[in-house]
Amino acid sequence: MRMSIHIGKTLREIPKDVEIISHQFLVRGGYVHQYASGLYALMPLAQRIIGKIQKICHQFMQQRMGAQEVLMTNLSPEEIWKPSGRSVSLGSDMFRLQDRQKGSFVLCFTHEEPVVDMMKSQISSYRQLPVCVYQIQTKFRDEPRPRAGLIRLREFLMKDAYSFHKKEDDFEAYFNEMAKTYELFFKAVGFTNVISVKSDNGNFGGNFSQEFILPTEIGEDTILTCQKCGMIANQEVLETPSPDGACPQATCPFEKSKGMELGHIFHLGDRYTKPLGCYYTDEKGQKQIPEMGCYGIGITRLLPAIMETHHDEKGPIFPLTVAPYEIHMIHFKGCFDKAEEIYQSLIGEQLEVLWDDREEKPGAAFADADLIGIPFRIIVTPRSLEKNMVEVRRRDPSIPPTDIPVDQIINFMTQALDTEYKLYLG
RNA sequence: CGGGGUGUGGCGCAGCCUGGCUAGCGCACUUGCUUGGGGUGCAAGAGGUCGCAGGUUCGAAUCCUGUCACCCCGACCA
Repeated sequence: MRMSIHIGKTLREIPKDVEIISHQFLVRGGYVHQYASGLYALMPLAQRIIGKIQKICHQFMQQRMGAQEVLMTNLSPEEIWKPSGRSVSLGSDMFRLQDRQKGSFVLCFTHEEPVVDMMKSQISSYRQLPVCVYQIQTKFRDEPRPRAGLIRLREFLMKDAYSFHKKEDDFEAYFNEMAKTYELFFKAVGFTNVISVKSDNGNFGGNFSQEFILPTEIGEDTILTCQKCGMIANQEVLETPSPDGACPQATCPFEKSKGMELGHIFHLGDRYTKPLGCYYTDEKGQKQIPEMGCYGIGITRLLPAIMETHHDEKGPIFPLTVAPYEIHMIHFKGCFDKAEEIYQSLIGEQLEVLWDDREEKPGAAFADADLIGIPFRIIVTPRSLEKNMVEVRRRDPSIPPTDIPVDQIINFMTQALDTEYKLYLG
């Protein structure tokens, strides 16, 4: 992509009303455009990052969990939300509207009811279980207070998976495998320190759940770490009496820290399958209610979360797996033609390159590159071209630059990228 | 929903208290020159119903009333 036609103007100044660092970078780097509180357009850079995250997510869900991708609608008849009681219990947290016939609809807050409504027409025999379907789909939530850029939104993308199991199956084994998959996924998108904690079940009413939390000061959750027994819990759990949440010793000294919820997986039991009438026939010809689990990841939220954990004072430093492009190329005055040549050869090899082909001063070009956070940088200058070299730098200032002969740049980049990808994807 | 704050070109701000010519400044934008390894300098130019509505007044960005939006704290919340 040529920067001259790229949509996403960078700003030198920090817009008013923008406090946390990821939000500042999102606005200053031209990643997002706000329409209203909790409603943001993802502009090209953000959309590319989210696209990379989704791609990785699909791989893990399909290859590791054998989940089948579906796409459920967001517009949903209120009717299917009644048997579970959530049409009432979700109250005004769920957006509601009417069609022209005055029929009542909701914009899906989550998709347990829609998925059960769909799956109950599909599941009839124990032979079909277990089965897991998932989607990456928009969620609508009429949050009382959206905040912090992309962190708490009223419309956002979520990966939500739903598994269905025979009663006598070992649900917990699948659940634990999903937890393991989550850990690998979070590592793949660049997090090194996501912790998993027992958590409150909230509105989902299942038997147990596990939350994946990124420790960060700007998080909305308070994590309690027990100094004695080492148990980790979300404060919500301890404040609402919960059978398995609380630390056994009431006298345990807890250390408080802040965290952001990135994912949450639940055992739902028959919380939804039963009221919505989802059944299968077992080996003995008996009608049974499947056990269910659901597994969410806040896809949109991962972008600000990555920025919060991967940045310096100048901008984000993206892990390669989620970077909007692999290479950011800058050329100096007098090197346009050579840069064009190098750009064409790089994209000819399917490498993802953002080329700053504008007539900007080096300072401005570097400042914008820092704000865009692409991990690899190629700099084409008269000085290095004299020696038939280009400079390869990293966004991470702690990694020293190297000069590479122009005719070896493809090989070098291909190998460097390959090595870098392996750090995340194994 | 409670508390606090802010609305003036795309972005950041001044002006408001003490009402008065064509509403200023910086960034970004356009044109020309200049500069060229970390946001160069100069010149010219374009761009605004001062959130919206009503009121007071000869006259309102400025005063009054109402209203809407956005941000922060809290409540709430996969």
